[in-house]
Amino acid sequence: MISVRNLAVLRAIIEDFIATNEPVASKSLVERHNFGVSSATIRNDMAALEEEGYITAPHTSSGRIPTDKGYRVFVDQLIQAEAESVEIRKSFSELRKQFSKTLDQLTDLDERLETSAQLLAKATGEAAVIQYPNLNSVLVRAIELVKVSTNRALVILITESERIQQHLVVFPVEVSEDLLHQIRGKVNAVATGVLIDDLPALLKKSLETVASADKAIMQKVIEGVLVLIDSNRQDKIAFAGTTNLVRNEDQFAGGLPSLLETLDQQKDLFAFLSKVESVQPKAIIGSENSVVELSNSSLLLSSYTDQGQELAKVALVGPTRMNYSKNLAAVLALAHLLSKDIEE
Amino acid sequence: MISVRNLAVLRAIIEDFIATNEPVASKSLVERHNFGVSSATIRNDMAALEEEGYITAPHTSSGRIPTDKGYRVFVDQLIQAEAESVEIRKSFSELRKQFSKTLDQLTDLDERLETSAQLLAKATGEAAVIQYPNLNSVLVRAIELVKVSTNRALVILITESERIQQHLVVFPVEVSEDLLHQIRGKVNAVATGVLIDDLPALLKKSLETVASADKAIMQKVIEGVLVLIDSNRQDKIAFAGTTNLVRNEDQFAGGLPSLLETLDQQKDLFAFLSKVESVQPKAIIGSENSVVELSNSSLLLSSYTDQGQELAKVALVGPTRMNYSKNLAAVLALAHLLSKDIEE
DNA sequence: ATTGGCACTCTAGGGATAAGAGTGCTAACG
DNA sequence: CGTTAGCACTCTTATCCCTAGAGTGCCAAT
Repeated sequence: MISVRNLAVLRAIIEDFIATNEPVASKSLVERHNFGVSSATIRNDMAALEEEGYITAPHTSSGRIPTDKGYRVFVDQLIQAEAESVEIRKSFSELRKQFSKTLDQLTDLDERLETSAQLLAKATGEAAVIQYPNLNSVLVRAIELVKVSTNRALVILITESERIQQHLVVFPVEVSEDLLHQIRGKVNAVATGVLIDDLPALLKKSLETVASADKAIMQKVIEGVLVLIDSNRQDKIAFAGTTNLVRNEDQFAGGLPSLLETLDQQKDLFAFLSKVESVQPKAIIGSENSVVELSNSSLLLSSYTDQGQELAKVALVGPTRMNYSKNLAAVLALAHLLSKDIEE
Repeated sequence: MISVRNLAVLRAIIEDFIATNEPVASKSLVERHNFGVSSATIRNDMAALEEEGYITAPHTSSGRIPTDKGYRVFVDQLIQAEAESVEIRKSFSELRKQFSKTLDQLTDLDERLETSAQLLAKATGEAAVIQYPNLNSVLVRAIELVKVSTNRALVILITESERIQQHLVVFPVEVSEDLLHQIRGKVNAVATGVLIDDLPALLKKSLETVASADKAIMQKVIEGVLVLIDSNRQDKIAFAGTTNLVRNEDQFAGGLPSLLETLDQQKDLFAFLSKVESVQPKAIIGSENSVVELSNSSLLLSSYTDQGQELAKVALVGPTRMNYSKNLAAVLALAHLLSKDIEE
């Protein structure tokens, strides 16, 4: 049976442990918090909490530290209370300041996400991960071709969400401005207003309408577009703050190298994030994590949206013993700001 | 007085120390190498080497470890012998394989450099840094404008070295295709064939030739170009392999966090690399380094070129106790391949 | 110049011990 | 029944001491 005070004690233990990184003793608890009871009573509570698996003692005669399960109920409370939190408002206004200062001058999506990740990493002191937005079911606005040299051109894909991407293609022969212009027309006739998912098939079909002499050129252009589309599906993420993890290395029980390596495998990480169902926000604590390398760390997840539709995830990676309250607030604030920013 | 065998002993000590990470004893030296003398003789040599400051003993009764000065003469020999080295040839052909496999399909400079850094980091097990090439005294081939929406356009700067960069500009009012085309003509009339360094001044002057109604638009376009030029001077580097440093953390005497932070300060790092005079290749070993944070690590430097002209530096960062022979070979090989690649 | 021999030094590791922190339990209390 | 004081008990951590072993430096001999 877990009483109200039991939970208060759990909360206090977690807070103290996060603050001091030392097992928390019954005596220090009554000193730091006003429970109005003696340390012996607290000891009884602690025994109950240990019984239920919320805390554990590193050895017989030491204070207690939270288990992953203990963090879990703590974080659940946090997420519940998230809306009223003053912390989130503070974090929000703080990040907003930074945000408008640095992001306003950037027009490039890459830079915006990269900078956002850096801001989040700096604000929390943990490592930040931001997925690139997903371009499924977005409409194509135009495809542009810009000649760069006699046999090279830049293929530019512009979507209705104003995402712009380019790729350089090399032609087997020299290509005139005229021909390029012609092909640009053909491609746009097919592509404009079309769902990006449908584009590959449509382009392939349009290839047949081209005079056979120019087919090779058209082919290259189409390949270029396909690369662009593919690089959207491709698992790109913005990443910042590894340094922070190294600074808190002892928190990872020696698993830091493999953790960093896992984070380096951008593709896997992206896939992992994508798989997480989108109950927002969400925390994954230590051993709850199915990926072994992450089992000594916690993830805080949220997502950013465009018109309420989820674009991609924002994640924070840190030791299980992290400041959930502050960090959750920061993640939520950043996700919110990013959503607003993208809607421009 | 340092004899020939003295140097051979120094070399052997360094090799063994790099291999084992343990202070090297006189006895183990005669076992592992064929000096044809007894350990007592080696001890005399070691005393001489210590006298000259090439090696040192962590404590009275332990083997010796190389000092920075010791590494220095060792590395100098390496650099001397660089040309005939079989190691470099091996490293070269190995990297080349990887190189052609991964780089051939990439057309983007960012991706090429990023991938090159990753290859180098992987081949050496250290951290790799590659400066972006410097665009001073390159000629402008063209400036393109691509309309993206009613009031946005992409400004694309193409140089004779086929470097392509783009920046999105936002106009205060709607702009017609026609007007954009007109401005494109004006800008190119000024810019084509011009030295990139001279471009800012020329563009500013050309602003006066524009009808006052369109001045605001022209102004925005010029600003866009200036951003592009500026982002060249801006200190960009490709970076890979931090994970490797963490894995060898003990080698950095606790200075790893501050080292990583220094590496994170891309601007400073870039400036530092630029300052290094271009005797190629070059090694900077431990305390030789003027930057305190790097004083527990060594840098290996080379540069990549276009038509023999230095474009930028390639650097490898690792612990003072690194495999100089293997790593130097890899750095040289990569610099060479990168040069060839850029000349296309 | 090289070498065998030996004394000397210093480290690393293994008990042993003592101090201290913290708990669990019991018996008493309102 | 929840709370509490008190106390015995446990486990960690630090310190000291000791020993074994590694490695050197030096000397006298070749």
